[in-house]
Amino acid sequence: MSSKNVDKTQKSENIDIKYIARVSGVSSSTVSRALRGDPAANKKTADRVLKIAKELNYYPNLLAKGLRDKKTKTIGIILNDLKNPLYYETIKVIEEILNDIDYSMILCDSNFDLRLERKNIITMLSKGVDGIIISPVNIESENIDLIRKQGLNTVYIDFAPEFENVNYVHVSHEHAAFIATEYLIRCGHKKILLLNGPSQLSVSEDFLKGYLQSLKNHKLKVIKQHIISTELSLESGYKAIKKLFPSKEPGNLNDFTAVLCLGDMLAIGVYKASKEIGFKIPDDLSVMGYDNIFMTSYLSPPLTTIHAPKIRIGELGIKILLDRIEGRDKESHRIILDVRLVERESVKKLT
Amino acid sequence: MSSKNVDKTQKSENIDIKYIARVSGVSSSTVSRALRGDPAANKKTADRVLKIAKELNYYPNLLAKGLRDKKTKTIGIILNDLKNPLYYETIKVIEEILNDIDYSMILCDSNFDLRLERKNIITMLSKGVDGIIISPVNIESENIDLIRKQGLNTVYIDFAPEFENVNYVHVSHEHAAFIATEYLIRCGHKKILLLNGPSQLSVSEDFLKGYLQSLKNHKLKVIKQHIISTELSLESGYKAIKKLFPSKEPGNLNDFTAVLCLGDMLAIGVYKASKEIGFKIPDDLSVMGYDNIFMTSYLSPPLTTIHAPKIRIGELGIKILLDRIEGRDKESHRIILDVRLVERESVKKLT
DNA sequence: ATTTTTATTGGCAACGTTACCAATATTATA
DNA sequence: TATAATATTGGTAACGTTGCCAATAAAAAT
Repeated sequence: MSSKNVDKTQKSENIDIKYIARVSGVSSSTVSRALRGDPAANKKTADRVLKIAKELNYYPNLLAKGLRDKKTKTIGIILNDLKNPLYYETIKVIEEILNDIDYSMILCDSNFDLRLERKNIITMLSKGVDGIIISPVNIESENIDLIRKQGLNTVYIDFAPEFENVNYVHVSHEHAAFIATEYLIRCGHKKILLLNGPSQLSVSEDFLKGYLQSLKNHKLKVIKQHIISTELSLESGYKAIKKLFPSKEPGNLNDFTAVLCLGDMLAIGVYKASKEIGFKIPDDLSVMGYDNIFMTSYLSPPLTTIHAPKIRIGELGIKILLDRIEGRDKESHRIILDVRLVERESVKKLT
Repeated sequence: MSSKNVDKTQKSENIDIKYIARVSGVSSSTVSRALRGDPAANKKTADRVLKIAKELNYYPNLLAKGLRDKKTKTIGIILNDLKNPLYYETIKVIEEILNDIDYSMILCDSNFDLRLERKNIITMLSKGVDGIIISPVNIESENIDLIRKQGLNTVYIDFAPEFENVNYVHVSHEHAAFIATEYLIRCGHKKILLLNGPSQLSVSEDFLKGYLQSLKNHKLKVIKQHIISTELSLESGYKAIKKLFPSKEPGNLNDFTAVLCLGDMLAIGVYKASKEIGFKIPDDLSVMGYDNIFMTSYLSPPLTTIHAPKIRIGELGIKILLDRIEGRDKESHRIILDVRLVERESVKKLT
């Protein structure tokens, strides 16, 4: 059978190595070698096989290969809230790096829900990913035990548990809250509302610590009513402020002069509520965000926030993961990146 | 061997059906039946097996299952620019719907690049996804031929080719540009700069058509210099405007009074440039966006734009795809959703 | 008690790939 | 020319799963 007029009429026969072997009159082994560029293959034969493979539009079955090699060139990414723009810069670099080296990524969202997170981890395990990057719901959950027990290559981002041989790349939320609060106090704010995340989230605990630390630093009293736990979304930030000020009249603002938000999305919610209520930012209310998602500089007024190096987190995280997967590095990496204040126009200087 | 003290000390033996079979003293077939809840299995045996499986933290190998069934419960998503917030909402709903029914998604970015897109399609094929949702780089590329030839279940979003049995869900970019331009003209603008995408992109062609149609409608002259092709990013929008007005002095604005952007990201770039140059929006320059990404309402001034139903696109797209994958529906679906003007404050009424 | 029916089980093959080994073909050496 | 060395090839098994069929066990009918 010539390689020219290949018989494609046979119905529902997959174009696989065996098929190519039959067409080119060699064995599957030879085809496999040709396809993989194995030097043990005869150059002339290999070229002929390759040509036929191309004519037939052959593409490998990576399920079969994965099953055999226990390696899928697939990475799992498990995040807490896909809707948050915070993650997209990270996802984008990761995707770029992976695409370059012919890996792909399975992306999923655990929505701050331990049950969902567990399900996602098991899916990753079942689909045989070579490793995962995860922003965990909580750093003490049994989901993390599961990951460890199964020996799944993992890099934690956002926040991370501590044990022998962990890998993580994140920033210190405590420090972020601390420098944010310090800045607010330095600007003369003494009564600062903390819009924090749900209390069962590790990130909320850390953030609260930094806030309290700073207050303590300046011997400011902690006011319980000034610490609010809420979901980490724009809507929640909006609702929290609307709830505090149901009336459209300004005036009862004297209770606090600034809001520190765990995440820029909350801050944007505060902007939205303020606009509706009629508060001018920063004159009536100062707002401090966290993350520095790209759009915050285009808000009006531009949001003062704490910058988190999202791209760097993605780059480092995936590098560490790949080094481990490909056996280049077995060391544990614990990386805590710096955070920095981005001073814009949403905080009023009272002094 | 009792099911209680199971021997886990054997090194590097995978916990698979065969292993469970050995531990529970039955055959692989029986274990497989128990696991799948096959009624042909004896209830008592099945329960015992299930218990053992749980104790052993068994999880299925979906590569093996996929190889056998030619079904992976995995969907591919191929987008043109992961960094564009335009896609976030779509990705989020798709993820939610998939997660609910134990599917997962492989996400990748083709960056408006046909070569990358092709690579991504082949990866999807190789990894055995059950179908893809794709925002194609171009609607006449051979990549689309590839998809068709391979019989890959596909739903096109953003824009789509036309052939027998296609599935797509998108909006009419032509119509969007048309109503945007109509609005600008109605507001008294006669010289409108079009910040369009790269000319080889289908979306740019369509958008341009709508713009031209509207000008023609009002017998306005088409000015070549007023049609600019650029990348669809914030940076590009910024650069385009900066290039037009290299000096920081206002004054040579009389050339046009409004900018229509293919995408809100471009519009934000225009905002940025305007701010630097010293143009007041909308007094010195009116800006019209397209997409209505969530942040545009928080810009200053809030951006007047054309709303595209991103969530609906995701919902419908994935529904159509799943119906097709699971054999519930073999019909072709061609859905063009409505677009609507969102009037905010970035366009000045000249009349 | 024997036969027939039904319930439950185990064995086998296949999905597509490749590592390993043995078999053969080719080339180099004596 | 015969032999050794090397290059190239083909066959087989395995990765983990499940559908199919045959084999066995249990239950029902005679």
